[in-house]
Amino acid sequence: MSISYNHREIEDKWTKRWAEHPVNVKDDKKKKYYCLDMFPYPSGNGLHVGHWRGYVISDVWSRYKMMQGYHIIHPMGWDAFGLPAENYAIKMGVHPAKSTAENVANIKRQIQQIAAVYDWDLEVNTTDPNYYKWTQWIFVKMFKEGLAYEKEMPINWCPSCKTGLANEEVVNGKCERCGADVTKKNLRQWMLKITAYADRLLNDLDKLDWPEKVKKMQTDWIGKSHGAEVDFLVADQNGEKTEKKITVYTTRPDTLHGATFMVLAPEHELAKDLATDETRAAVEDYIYQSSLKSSVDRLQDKEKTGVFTGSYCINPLNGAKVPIWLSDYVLADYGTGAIMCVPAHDDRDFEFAKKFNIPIIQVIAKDGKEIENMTEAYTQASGIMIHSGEWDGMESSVLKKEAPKMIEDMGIGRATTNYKLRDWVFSRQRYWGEPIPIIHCEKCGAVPVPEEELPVLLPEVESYQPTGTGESPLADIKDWVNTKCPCCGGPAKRETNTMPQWAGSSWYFLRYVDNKNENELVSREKADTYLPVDMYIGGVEHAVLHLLYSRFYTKFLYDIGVVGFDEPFKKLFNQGMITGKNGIKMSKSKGNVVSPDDLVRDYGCDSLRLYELFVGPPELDSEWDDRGIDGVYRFLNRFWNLVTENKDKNAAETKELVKLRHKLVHDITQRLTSFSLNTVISGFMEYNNKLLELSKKGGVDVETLKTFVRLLAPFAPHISEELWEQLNQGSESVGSVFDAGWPEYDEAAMADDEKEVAVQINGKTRAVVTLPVDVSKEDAIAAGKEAVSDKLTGTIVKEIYVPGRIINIVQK
RNA sequence: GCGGAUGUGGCGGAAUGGCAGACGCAUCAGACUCAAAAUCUGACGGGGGCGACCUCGUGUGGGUUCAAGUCCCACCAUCCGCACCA
Repeated sequence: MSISYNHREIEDKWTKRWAEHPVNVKDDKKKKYYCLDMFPYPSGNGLHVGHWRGYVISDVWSRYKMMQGYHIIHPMGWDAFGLPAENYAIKMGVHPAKSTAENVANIKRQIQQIAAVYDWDLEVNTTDPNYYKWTQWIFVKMFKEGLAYEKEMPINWCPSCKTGLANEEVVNGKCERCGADVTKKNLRQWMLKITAYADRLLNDLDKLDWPEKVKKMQTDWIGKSHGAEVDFLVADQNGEKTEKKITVYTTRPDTLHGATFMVLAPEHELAKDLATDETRAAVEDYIYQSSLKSSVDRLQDKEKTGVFTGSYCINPLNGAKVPIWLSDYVLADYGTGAIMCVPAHDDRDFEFAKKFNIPIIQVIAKDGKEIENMTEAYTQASGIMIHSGEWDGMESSVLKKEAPKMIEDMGIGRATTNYKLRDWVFSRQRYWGEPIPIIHCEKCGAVPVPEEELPVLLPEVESYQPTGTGESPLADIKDWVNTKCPCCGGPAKRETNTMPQWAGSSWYFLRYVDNKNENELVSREKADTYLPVDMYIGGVEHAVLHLLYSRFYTKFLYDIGVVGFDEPFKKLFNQGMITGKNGIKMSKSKGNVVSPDDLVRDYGCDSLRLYELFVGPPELDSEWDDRGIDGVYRFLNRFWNLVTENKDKNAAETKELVKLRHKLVHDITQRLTSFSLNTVISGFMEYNNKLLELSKKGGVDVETLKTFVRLLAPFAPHISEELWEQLNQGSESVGSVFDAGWPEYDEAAMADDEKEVAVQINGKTRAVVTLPVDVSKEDAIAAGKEAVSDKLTGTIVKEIYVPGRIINIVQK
């Protein structure tokens, strides 16, 4: 046998045929299935084989659903605003719109090589004014609902990108995009009040069929905790209570009696006031030094620093006099920016107390005892309370839950919940993004651009260069900036900040299904018909950013009645990354990028699709090895030969073939529906090898071949269509294999008459016997003993028979 | 530090608690060929034996079980996420 499969000819033929007769046609009688890819950023580097994987997985799944009789929504578009295009524009002196358009054209060509069933009529591009009109519209709606607000505050600032960043965009104190150390900068910012949705974003995770890992990451990011705020009054020089109050937040109110000091963040509003004449110089110096530290420094300086303010406050529970310190290990923007410190039961407080010689009072007995010479904090909330006044004798875990209520009843504080989630810093001081549709008027304040005047077009500009001053390049375009107030008609200025990259990608899945609608973001009817997304496929790198923002947007749009669902993505699948040798991420600078273009030319689209899946489990990272593609290419050749040699033979449909056929359908369907796509491919190879054996013996019947072709179709669509056509030569109208339905299997038809059963002695296999499936336990064991009779030398103590699998004879 | 994932031949990987290494890559041998490529056939974890066979073996150490890659406990390594959130 030799190579007779001509992938180029076949793939060209079917590319043309499908262009003329699309296989996924809209049909209102069918149920919809929305299978979505995370849309790409059209980078100038083009696609590598790693990008292919997610698209192949989603296409296989779409085609499978299509064969099951669904009408598939399977769109593709471009997330095209953002820094790389802008940086490229700055470097090359071309308008980012131009380079973006070129990149889109190139990536679209590459994506079309995958031969996925994308419906290109649904295409969207976030930089298209007809698209970002609605990105702006959502912002206006949020503004009107009080969810978008302005605030002057110290924000994360990337000195390299020269723009502010959201918390989510700071990774280990570095810029998510460029890796530069993030600093703080005081800037007027637009914020989105995502915290108003914290509880819903947390609770609704339960509804989602998502990887646990992603749910966990979002849960941790939202970071809800229960505890209490406790009010401490500042003491005067005589140790008497004053009116001045400092509120702390704690999740361990049970340890309140053990609070031996208090720490305020250096940025706390009372920090300076608490200094005395003796401490003022040191306190002010500490506050100043802290303000200079970048967030990286603050993270890396694990050694505790601090300064005593000279002031004390009174523990409201036991009247103890508690010294007040400042330290940068307390965060200004979480809780109240002040904490009570219980060194006996908190690692950080312990470390601080040791360093500054502050007393340590144990209030929870560990193993029923008070610890002598504590060397580390006892942080578990389990044990009996000691040194705790009337709380003595209570169980700490119980008290921890009840204390907030008790504190509230005593009038010294209140039960509270807190979140790590912060509001979303939404403005960027860059050019290539959606202008924020706000007009600033001296008289009327911030006024949204009237909805009928949207979109606010991104103006042409001389220089895209970020200014670095905290102003966007748009600020230089005076005749754009100066405008009239929509409210009073007086002179006013446009907002010159733009939106972050995430703005356009937070709702694009809605626009696909109604991408030409000029009057609405999406018609309610279409949204109700086609959404939410049934299956969302993409990389895990968006676990918090994009996926959290999209959920927030969807919930907002649900609240204002635009859509009728409050979670956008029912099911999520994260494909693993394809890396170069030794697990190194493919990148231009590493020189290990494998382009799909050559592989498609040499092996064909179908082979590359199969190999993308065969390379490893889809949810795990896999190392790319070019040589491996030969294996799937050989398989397709052998399958081609199997079908073409048998299609006209009219071989009889033997019992063996029927059984094999049903098993094939069963195995492939099982593996496919459990997303074990690599073993689907090995299953195809295995069954192909078996059929080739049978082909040599007496031939393979056409029904079996047709069944195999249908199963293979979602994976290798071109060769399957071609063989389907050949197998149906002579029938009235052949039709596409994708209209042929997904094959079904019959358990009864798969059943074997007899099975090979391993015979073990003390758990070690010594023989194999073939037994009828309905053999009795006694007969099975008898047959087993017979097969190993020469090795049965001891006393038999136990006999195990697992039907169809194993006989184990235990002897002493 | 906390949390999660992973660990199986030369390599990628497969195994509802039931014959470890399916399927493929690479390698070796054979067939075909003047030859090479392609294709086809076969071998392919380690050690031992002429031999049918024996024995060890799924990161390490224990445990549960008739039976463990799989379940439990304690470690080790690698990768990922979070990281002073009180």
